[in-house]
Amino acid sequence: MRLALLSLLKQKPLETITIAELCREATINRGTFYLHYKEVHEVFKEYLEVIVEDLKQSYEEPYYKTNYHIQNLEADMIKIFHHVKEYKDFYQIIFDERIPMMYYYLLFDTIRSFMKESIEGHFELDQSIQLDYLISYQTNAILGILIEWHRHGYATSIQELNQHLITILSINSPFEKY
Amino acid sequence: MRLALLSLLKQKPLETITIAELCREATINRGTFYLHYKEVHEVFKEYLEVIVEDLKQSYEEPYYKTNYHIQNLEADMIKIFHHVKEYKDFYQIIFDERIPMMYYYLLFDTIRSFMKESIEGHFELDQSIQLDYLISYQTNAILGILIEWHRHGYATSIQELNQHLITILSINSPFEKY
DNA sequence: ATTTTTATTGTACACGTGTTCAATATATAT
DNA sequence: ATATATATTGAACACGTGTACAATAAAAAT
Repeated sequence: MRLALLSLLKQKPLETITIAELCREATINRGTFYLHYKEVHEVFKEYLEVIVEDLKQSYEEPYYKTNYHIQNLEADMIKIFHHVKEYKDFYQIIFDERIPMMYYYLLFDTIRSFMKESIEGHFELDQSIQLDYLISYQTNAILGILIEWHRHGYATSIQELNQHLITILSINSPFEKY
Repeated sequence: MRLALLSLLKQKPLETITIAELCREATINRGTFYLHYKEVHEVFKEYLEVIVEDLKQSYEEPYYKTNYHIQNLEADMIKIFHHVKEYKDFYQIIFDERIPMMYYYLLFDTIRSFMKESIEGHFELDQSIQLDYLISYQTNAILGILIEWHRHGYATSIQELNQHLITILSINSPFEKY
């Protein structure tokens, strides 16, 4: 099933792949599909789990390397842009205009939970609601860079992006305060 | 047409409204629909233009009030959260998991163009590509607050949100540098 | 008023959707 | 090996999609 989807994704965008088509490709009965999934997106979501797993590792790497002192971040510690470039084909799908928000939220929640851990574990929290907003602010800001990268057709080099992120974070760090 | 859509939106979510249904509601032929639109989203998008227009005014208000010196921002100058709450029903649709990214990007681009104007017009730019990333970072950060608000069911008060935004921006201002 | 242009309608078609149900196949247990 | 449970299949159904085309209606031009 997942193999059939990958095969079709090489030919046409996700949003144009129908359930009937997918079943023909996988030579299974359409009724059988409905016993396992409700829509094509659920198959894609399964595949995405692998990628999100890799994202987690890429994202937390600088936290390990700086021992959760993100102020000491160096450009070559950032691995998240490597990760996105490696799975570029998938991020192109996720950031596509026609694709439902669910995938974006999947990314958001993944990065957000890291952000939360790294802040809550190493800084004392004053008001937790306020923190929720701060974390979402910071999380989505990072995703803003990915959106911009996407719009530049992933042409900007990873080194440059790392440098931008460092610059932005240094101008603009909520961590100093805590 | 737009009226028919609004009427149906009171009964069921946007993603479940079919073209056939919309045409029945508006008592026009389905073929006629295809002469003007390609999908239900295009009708909704038309309606959104009104809201985006209001968003623009809400967003730029603090810039006028502080005469583009955003450092002097005061809580009661922020009107964007008033705006979102006023059109809460629509933002609930836009931030829905099943809805395509296109609406999110519409918001993103609207806010982004303001961010760009306000920065480019009042600060000297060094590298324009770097600036692109900074602007998208900042823009999406704001949208991160709206996502968080959405997830709290728009329960957080506007006053509190204004205060959060000020706090975040004061910790975290890219404008000081310029 | 009558022609010309443009918009809308009804009908049809091949395909997809989501569901149901009996029939068949496959796996698991005894 | 045989019975029992579980999975898959094929066929059918009412509905939606996108497209095509001739027929009719409405608007604009002469």
